[in-house]
Amino acid sequence: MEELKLSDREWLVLGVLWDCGGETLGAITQALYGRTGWSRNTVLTYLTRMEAKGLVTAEETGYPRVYRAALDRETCQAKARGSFLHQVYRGAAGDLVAAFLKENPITAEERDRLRKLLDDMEV
Amino acid sequence: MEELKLSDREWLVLGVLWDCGGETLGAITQALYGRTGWSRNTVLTYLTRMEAKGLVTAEETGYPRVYRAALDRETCQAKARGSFLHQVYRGAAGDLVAAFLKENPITAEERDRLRKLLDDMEV
DNA sequence: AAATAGCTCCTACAAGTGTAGGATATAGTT
DNA sequence: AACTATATCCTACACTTGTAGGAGCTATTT
Repeated sequence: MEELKLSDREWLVLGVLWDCGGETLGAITQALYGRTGWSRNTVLTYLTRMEAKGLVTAEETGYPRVYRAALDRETCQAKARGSFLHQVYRGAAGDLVAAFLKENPITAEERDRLRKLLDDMEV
Repeated sequence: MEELKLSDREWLVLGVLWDCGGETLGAITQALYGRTGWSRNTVLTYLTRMEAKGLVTAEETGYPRVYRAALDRETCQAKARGSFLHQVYRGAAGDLVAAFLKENPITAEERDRLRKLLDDMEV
């Protein structure tokens, strides 16, 4: 477990893997190309390094290899939430939530969902 | 403006500067020492590099120099919120807020404040 | 004026990150 | 079997980050 600090680019790579499930180098490169312009080798370097870190798994059997995210999105989000809350808001979750709410428009359904969440905390 | 990506340690340094206003190397080193154990020179390296990046200002007149945060906390928080929302939640502010609420206990007053916020968005 | 304590400057060096290129292997196609 | 398009491997190299050490500068205290 431990520190799990993802870089910008690692979020991008994982984003593709989460969206497409397991994919091969070519497909991943293509999926990223629009946003990044990375060469195939650059993508491969990320995949390889991320495999070494345990962020990605690569099928050893079969050619070409199929790469997959080793952790699911929610796990990574949870870790990111933890560092963000602590680092940027020193644990003040209320302030954090208020700041996000103030600057981001959310839909009516979401508002209701959040109200319900608040009400459930009441108890 | 631009990317403004702060590292963990940069948040720590800025945190001290935000809390104490302008301080001198010794004071900053001391303030950080408990959490970090950094040597005076390490702190100075951070201050110098951060000055080069425009994160910190150092008084040129006077000895010893007084270091200050070049940006205020809210500015940095806002930037951090932006990247976090986009990078980790792909812009889905509602999900983000819900996730933080679910896992962090907040006080009754804060709940009320948040309800009010939600109500004000209603219009 | 000399000693002292703290500050600044310059330098260093390993690890991590961003971004590939070139060589080689492999599978699919002719 | 040869050719082609990918995939993988190995290597590289500059920049950033983390973490200082040593030498010299400055102000304060004796």
